[in-house]
Amino acid sequence: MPELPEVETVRDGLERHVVGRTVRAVEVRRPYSVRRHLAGPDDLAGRLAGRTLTAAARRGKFLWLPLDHPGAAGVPPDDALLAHLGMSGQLLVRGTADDVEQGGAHTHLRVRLLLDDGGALDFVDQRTFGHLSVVDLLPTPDARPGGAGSALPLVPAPVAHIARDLLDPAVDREAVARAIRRRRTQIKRAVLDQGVVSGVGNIYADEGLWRARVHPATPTADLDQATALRVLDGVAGVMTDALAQGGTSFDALYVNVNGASGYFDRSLAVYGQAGEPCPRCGTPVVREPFMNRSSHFCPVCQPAPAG
DNA sequence: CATAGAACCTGTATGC
DNA sequence: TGCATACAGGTTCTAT
Repeated sequence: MPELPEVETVRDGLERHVVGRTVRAVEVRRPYSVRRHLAGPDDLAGRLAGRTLTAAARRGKFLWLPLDHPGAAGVPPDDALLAHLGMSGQLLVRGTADDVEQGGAHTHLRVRLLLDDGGALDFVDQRTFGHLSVVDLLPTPDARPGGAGSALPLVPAPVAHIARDLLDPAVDREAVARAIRRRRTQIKRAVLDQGVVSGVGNIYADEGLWRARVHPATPTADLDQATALRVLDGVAGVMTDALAQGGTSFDALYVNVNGASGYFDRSLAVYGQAGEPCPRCGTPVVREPFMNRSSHFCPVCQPAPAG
């Protein structure tokens, strides 16, 4: 469910409400939710107990909370609590004893970090596509020439193959546009490929392509540089607008770190708007199957590619 | 290596 | 009411 604006909203909330606090204990209620932590739930709990969360970072839809060094001597590997929200994940901060008590009864509570100040950080996830793990941070070159930087960014090993996202100050949009045009696929598939550019999901792909007036099935080989950049600008623009409003939300499935829903869904032009008039030309929006999901577009503003 | 499709899990909405 | 099917915002693994 959450795409970049939602995950960034959560990251911002964690930065302001959780960073600096220390984990006292961990409850793993659903081992499947920590399946990516190969050493198992007990190891995860052991590596978190007593550690202080020192920052909140993000790339694309992955977010992580770097941990302090317990021993302080020597140079232990940097590590972090890594989270992916999947389709339905939430990270909820419980501040008071009452909040902790009530949150503990939540049907979809999967993992709980009890904090030493009496609060808790809850990982709630209905569909369980999301996951938590504790992983090493490694200096990592960009998977693709999507951005240039003097120093290598420190990212979790499982994030090494994820390209920079469009809100990353170091992203190189011209290079991303060239990478897209090098692919031999359809534009929507390329925009959704997290190894090309990260953070984009089904909603913002459809909305960005509508803004750019490009049909989702357009072959990438047919795009000139200016058109590819227009798509990136469209996607970045809609994500920036969504972020300003705290992310998109359809229902109680998504809430930000404090439990407040976003409301960007009220300004979606085509996503979920099948049959409704295109805000630009009035033509009914079309929905068609795409990779076990749907694509939404205006058949007039976004003409289908020839053939 | 690049690309397309299946698989992973839970829940709601819809139709018969 | 009961049951089957479609669909949901993502990523990884496997096959080609």
